[in-house]
Amino acid sequence: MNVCSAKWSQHDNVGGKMARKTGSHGDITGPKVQAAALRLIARHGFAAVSMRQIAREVGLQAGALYRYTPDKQTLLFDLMRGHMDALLVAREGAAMAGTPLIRLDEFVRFHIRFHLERPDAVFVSYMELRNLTPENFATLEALRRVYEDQLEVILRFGVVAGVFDVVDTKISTLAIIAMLTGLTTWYREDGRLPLADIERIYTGLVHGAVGVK
Amino acid sequence: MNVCSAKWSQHDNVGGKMARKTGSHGDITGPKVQAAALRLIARHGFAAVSMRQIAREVGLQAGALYRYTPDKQTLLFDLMRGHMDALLVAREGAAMAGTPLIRLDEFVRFHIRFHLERPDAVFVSYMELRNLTPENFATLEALRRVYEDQLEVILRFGVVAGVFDVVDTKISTLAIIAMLTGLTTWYREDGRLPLADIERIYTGLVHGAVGVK
DNA sequence: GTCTATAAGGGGATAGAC
DNA sequence: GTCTATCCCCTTATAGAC
Repeated sequence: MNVCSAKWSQHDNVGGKMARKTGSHGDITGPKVQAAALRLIARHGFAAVSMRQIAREVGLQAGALYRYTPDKQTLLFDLMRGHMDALLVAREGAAMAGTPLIRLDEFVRFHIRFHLERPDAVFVSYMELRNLTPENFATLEALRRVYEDQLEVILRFGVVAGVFDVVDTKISTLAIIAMLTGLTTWYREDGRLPLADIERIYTGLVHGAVGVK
Repeated sequence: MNVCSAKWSQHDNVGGKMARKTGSHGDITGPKVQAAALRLIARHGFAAVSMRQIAREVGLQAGALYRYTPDKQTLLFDLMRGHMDALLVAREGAAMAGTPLIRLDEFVRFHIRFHLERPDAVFVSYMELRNLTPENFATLEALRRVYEDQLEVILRFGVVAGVFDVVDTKISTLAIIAMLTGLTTWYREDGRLPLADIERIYTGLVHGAVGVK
């Protein structure tokens, strides 16, 4: 499965219409628009952020944003899909070998680090699902499901290998992911414990939850 | 600590100005406004819902809403504080006696049931924190902290009694609450498993996470 | 690629009649 | 307690100059 997506959802930039011209800034302005939108939406919410605010943050007038997105809805969707794409691409490097316990620990560490490195994208991806059109929502749900299934496969592997004690792998998968993602709501870099300690504690909680023998 | 709050945050209804008059509907319209606002905000988000939409849902004109709230921000805050008040009031009936394991299981069952019975209030209370003024946010954080501390007390009790194996009671508290609350994002009444089974599974996950001996 | 200007409409909140 | 009417500002998105 190719998890990568086109730049626009409904408005593909075919041909060379946006090719670089002397004095153009499109190839740097585009990412700046996305970054500003992500930051503002994470802080204030999609509906509360106006195109004018995003434009001001980038140093543009509002009308110029429509060179970079066909509309506000697509801007949100592209941010969220970009996050899920990045998540699944990053998982492509995950070991498909090793014991269930090794693969479980790798998943836990991966999930924690990936999410803590992108607090704004995580926030937006969890909070703004209700602001998507039904089609866009379904697309993201499918991507999220692909990710969840990777953990469930590990749990089932551990169960058949006799090293995990899990009553329901689907529920345990959702419960573990919710537990790990919750870390993003309270973690602070200058908090009481270093990240390595927190990772160890969460790994231990997960070991207990799946009944590591 | 008295966890109950006044009807308004900043705009108390002192005296008898709103006493019942012939033909008045205030004592029934008020709750209807709150219910409509909660429902709409849960579905679309605070910023996306207009006072006109809320009024239409109740069968009023927009101006009439201002008999029931001084402004939109206070309406949101009152919904969220009402939820936390109800949570803490409901916990007043919780057993302060019993073994750590009994009290832990009672907390897990309570949390699951209370949250599943109020999906809209749970959603709003977790998603709209960023739309509160700093003062209102601080108030809610304090109430949430009181609730979390009840679980942490149980975990510490189990540790000193030698029946739980918890490395860090604060982190375990937050992790367990995140895990349990996550249930509200996927639970459906007509789902694969009856609630009693789901409760048993989550209770087992929590037992593992706290290292029940 | 970015600007200015504008269309067409919705927003929160208030005033004062009834 | 509810209505109508209104103030004033903000919204998304487009048109067309440069």
